[in-house]
Amino acid sequence: MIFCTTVSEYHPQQLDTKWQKRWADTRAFEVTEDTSKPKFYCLEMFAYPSGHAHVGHVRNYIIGDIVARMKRLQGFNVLHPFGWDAFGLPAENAAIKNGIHPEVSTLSNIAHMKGQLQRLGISYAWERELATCLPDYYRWNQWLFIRMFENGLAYRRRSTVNWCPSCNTVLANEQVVDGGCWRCGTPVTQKDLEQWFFRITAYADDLLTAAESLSKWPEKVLTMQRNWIGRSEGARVTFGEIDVFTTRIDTIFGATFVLLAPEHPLVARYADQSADPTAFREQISRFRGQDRAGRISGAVEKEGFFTGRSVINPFTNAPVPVWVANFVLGEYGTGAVMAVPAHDQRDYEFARKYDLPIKVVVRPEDGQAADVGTMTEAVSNDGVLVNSDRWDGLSSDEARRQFTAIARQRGLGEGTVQYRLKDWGISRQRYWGTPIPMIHCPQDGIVPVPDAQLPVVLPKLAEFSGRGDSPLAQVPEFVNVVCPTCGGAARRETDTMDTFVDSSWYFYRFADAHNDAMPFDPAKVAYWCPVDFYSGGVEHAILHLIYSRFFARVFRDLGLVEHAEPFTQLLTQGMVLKDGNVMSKSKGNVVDPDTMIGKVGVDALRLYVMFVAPPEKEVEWSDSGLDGSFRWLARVWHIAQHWKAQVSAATPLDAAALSAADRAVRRKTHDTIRRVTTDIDVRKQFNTAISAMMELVNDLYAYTKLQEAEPSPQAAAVAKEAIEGLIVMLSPFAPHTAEELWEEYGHRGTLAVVSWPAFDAAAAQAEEIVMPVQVNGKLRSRLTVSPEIADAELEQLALADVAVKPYTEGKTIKKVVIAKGRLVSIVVG
RNA sequence: GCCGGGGUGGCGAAAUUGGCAGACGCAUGGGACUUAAAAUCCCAAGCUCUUAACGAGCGUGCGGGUUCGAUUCCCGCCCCCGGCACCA
Repeated sequence: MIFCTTVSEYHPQQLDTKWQKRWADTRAFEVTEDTSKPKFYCLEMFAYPSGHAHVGHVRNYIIGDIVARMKRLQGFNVLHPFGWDAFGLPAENAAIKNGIHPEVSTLSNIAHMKGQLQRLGISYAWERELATCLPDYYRWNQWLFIRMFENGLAYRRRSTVNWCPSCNTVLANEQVVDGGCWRCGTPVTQKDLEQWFFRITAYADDLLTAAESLSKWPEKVLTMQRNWIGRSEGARVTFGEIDVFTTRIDTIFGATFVLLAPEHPLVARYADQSADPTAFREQISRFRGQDRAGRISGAVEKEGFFTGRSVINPFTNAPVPVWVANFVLGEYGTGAVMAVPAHDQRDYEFARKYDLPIKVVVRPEDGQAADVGTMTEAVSNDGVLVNSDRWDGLSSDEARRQFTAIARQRGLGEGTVQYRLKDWGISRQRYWGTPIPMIHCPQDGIVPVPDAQLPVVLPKLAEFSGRGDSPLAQVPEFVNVVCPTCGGAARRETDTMDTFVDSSWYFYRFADAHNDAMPFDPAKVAYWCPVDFYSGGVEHAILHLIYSRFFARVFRDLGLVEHAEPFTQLLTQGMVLKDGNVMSKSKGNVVDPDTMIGKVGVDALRLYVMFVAPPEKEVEWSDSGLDGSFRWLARVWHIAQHWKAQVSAATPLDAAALSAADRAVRRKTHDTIRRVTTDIDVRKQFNTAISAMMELVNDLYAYTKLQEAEPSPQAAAVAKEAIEGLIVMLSPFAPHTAEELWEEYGHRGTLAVVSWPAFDAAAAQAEEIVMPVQVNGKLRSRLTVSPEIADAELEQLALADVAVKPYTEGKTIKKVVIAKGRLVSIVVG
């Protein structure tokens, strides 16, 4: 029995600490710009320091680490940094509850989680670590805010905003999910507030069209961004004093009334001028009181009232009544629509309810126009125009073109594009965030804090009550300032920035993390950026990833970066579930990485979460799967130990002296190199990379066994190539085990400095191949032949095969198809 | 409703260009080793029929099509997941 070693000899925990210390002592993963090497920027979405990372979080860091370690072995200068998205509500809410200052809890959480990541052996350049809650980071949020203000990209306006009554703060549109707060789920209410906005809509078109070029982003994410930006082409048309937006100008002859949103500015004027302003206003406020979620979802019944006004349809020149309707949205388009009840279902229902005129102006291409008396729903498909004056007979498509042109010629409107995307409201009435660097002066209005006075440091707050607006308003020495322009008494802005501002550019800061004169040196960013490989949760598909793309464009337009797209390749990793649920402290189903490391070592944990499924797939945690990964690492360990002495005495491989078994192992070795390389580097399918290595190990066991019976003089050289190649390929997944074996195999220094194994096509070349033979599409036999066999010879062999004959006897051979190197297909009749 | 992704053994999955479906692993069963167990090593295993071997049939959500050949391509459905949604 040759495999007398037992698992007890594989003690991963000792290796873990040994190599983690070695990497730290040698600064193995710290990098500087080096133009002699190709660069690779590998990044995982930085972490919110919640306190403890569970295996679900950790999976993402392992994904990034495999890519980073592999690219290093391929000779790239790899930047792989990490940091902390350290501002935000949970720390502040905890402070309200338990009185511990957010800064204290955040910094201690960071310390703990950093320890967790270090115990996982993730190859981070820790010298570039950053935390967004520190002034040396957030001062550049402030610096950038001022640049955006100067360029008209940051502006202040009073508007109706989403308000979370539980978090006591404003939410961006992107932070409202199904009518509730993205963080706590509390139904969102509306509030009128003076707010700071970033003009992301200026880039709506660019963000949408450039998305097409993101060929290494998942389709899912691009779709979500497209949906979110929501482009629709149409026309703006003047109905007298009311401008409407429509995508169906072809139906304008059927526009029999006009609908205004309750928020539309004209509505208030109409109320003032109406016969009964009080009743009018009551209606408006009732509509506006209907919660937005309900209004949007259609759960609230469509209703409206007549304003007493009429305007002129510019195409029919007929007067049409103006109504206010609760389902028309003030913030989309012009807040006014032309109603075409015959061809829009909402308008149809509204017209039936209030007995408004319906006029059919489009008929189906191959049918009759609907009859107003008998129709039961709107006909919303495109078709052919009727009742549309001299344009009858035009297709909807053609009519849209012509009517838009006519509107333009007559000064009645023009073709426009509407976006669903709205400007990003960034003011937050909370403490734990970046102070907005603005001053309100009674003389000079809104004045930015001069650059020289940055950062505006977040003052220490003694008490956290959670009541009232902006906590900073309660700190007089913060609020009361002199105006930088006139020197008079002024008031500092007391809102803080949305934490998504922090995360929209941190990846640039990593390129130059300690710069205290600029957010970053453009030359350093030009060297490292864009990020080549970015991974994180799909929950950031809209918020973080659209904001970051926006910021990249802002930096570009400021002349600080050269590219528009910050992330070349994106991988959205699947979550790790436990018992079918997302892991969470409250559900009590978290799997703690440190506990697992204690049982089987880091490498088995790393290997397991990568082997269980492709990285973007959601997976269910399995203890026995983890055990399986441990068993396999032990198997690798044993085979390596078994060959160690022989390999160290090996003579160089003599290709001419190899036995058939030797050649088979070499073939497997090089085939494995090919598969693992493309699986990691190109396909990002780490699970199949691991299976390929498992197959190699299985073959090595069989080969080792065979050596007992038929020893080969070349065995040590063959085993050396296979096992050393395996160690290097395994090292991104199981770096501690790999480093130890590498050292035991007599190598000095860490694996960080060796090269990825080279694929040798000649060695991988098959000597004979198995050709399946099908008769009428059914597998009947297999032939073992040389890959170079001539088609004619192969056909003869196939037809003469004993397993094939019974199916061809007495029948006519109609055809024999030979797929080179794949199979033989015989058709009989 | 619109857009995107998916549906393969008991389970996680694989099949890279239309070419042997189920690699690799988990769980399971059997064997070797052991006084015994664990561990380890080896073997088996899609389903059905057949005592079993040999073998035959069926099989990648469903129904059609193209093809010598379809998990893969086309048409029509069903179901699941995600996004958007009274957006004019």
